[in-house]
Amino acid sequence: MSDTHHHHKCPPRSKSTLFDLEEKLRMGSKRLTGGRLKLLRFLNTQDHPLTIKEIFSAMDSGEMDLVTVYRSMSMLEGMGLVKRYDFGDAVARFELTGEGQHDHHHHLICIRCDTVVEIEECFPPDLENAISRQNGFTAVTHKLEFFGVCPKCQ
Amino acid sequence: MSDTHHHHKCPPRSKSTLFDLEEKLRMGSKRLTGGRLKLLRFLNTQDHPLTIKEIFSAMDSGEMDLVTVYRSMSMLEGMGLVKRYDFGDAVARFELTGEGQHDHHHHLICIRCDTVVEIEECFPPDLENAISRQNGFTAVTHKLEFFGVCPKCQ
DNA sequence: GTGTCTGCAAACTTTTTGCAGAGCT
DNA sequence: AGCTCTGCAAAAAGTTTGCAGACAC
Repeated sequence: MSDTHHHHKCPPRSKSTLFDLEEKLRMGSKRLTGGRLKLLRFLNTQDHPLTIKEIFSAMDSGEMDLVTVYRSMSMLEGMGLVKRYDFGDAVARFELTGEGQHDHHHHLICIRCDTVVEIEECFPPDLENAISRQNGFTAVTHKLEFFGVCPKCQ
Repeated sequence: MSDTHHHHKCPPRSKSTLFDLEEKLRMGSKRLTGGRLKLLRFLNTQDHPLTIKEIFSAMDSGEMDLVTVYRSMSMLEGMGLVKRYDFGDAVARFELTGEGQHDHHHHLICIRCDTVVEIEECFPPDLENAISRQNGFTAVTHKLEFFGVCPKCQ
């Protein structure tokens, strides 16, 4: 390891169990339909944010309507069960939210082949604090994604 | 100033002169049409990224076609004269590129009223270097935007 | 004059909405 | 039963493309 500097790094996130997810759904007084269950099961196996179409395609042979995927993802996002990401190509991507407060992470995306690497590092929080304070903003968050050329595409 | 930590801060960027822009256009063997000139003049007066529609509206009474604005912005982006930003709402925003290498900056956006503040601070470059090295990626860049609630909206 | 640019129309993509029937609890 | 969810159709919003005429050089 040639890294002498250690950046702010969250502990590895753990996926929610499907049970947790179902529990949360019920708590939100949402119904646990067959489609949503299948959707959650699938998302639970994925490591990277997926587009609506990718999720739709994974629901074998169009068993679920595209519109339903859109609606489901919006609902899950509203409940905080999934997080929406923008990779700059005007297509929304969704990823199951990890457990607890340790879900915050970013991505490194290859601009040639779209390979995605999950990045745990982030900049130290005092940068955000300073920006918040200096501008009088509250509840400041950030979106941060990295882009580059992966080893295979170089 | 209660800020004891000083973050990586680029010198204030300076706008290109219109002359420079026209020069670059010519260098790219692009034609300097009336529409493009008006577009560049307008962008040169703006401080924040604007959507295509906002730019279109600013071209008095639809003198320029919406499609032409799209095409012009793509062309200017390709030439590096404007930069495209995503504020997470699936609408592209464009801003005239500043001079030299000091154009890199980010934004702080109010999630209530969409007010935009230009942010010069950024995290220290060693974070990006580490991420690049650890994953074998080259030419790594990043997109970073901050979101919060502005003083007026609190 | 020649090659590029522009406007108009149309297509395309992503996402949202309305409504009646089906499904969950 | 009661309320939610789903599929289908349609619409909305953002963006891209094709082509003939207009314009810059």
